[in-house]
Amino acid sequence: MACTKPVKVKLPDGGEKELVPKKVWSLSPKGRKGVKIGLFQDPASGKYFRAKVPDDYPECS
DNA sequence: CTAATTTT
DNA sequence: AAAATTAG
Repeated sequence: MACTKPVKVKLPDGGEKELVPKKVWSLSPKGRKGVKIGLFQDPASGKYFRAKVPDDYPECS
């Protein structure tokens, strides 16, 4: 499923913006809860970066 | 250190 | 191949 809702993320340049992740997946060690990680693209630089997304955010590609 | 993922 | 991501 495609990622739709924007997430408030800290940009690499320090700014804050609502971006739609390129991909979201769960990053969880065995036995621990872990976190959801989103892959985003910085609108300024075009560079990709990762950031935590809310635990209830659906996995998507 | 562990977890998955993908850009760099 | 390494970096980065979060938090227990």
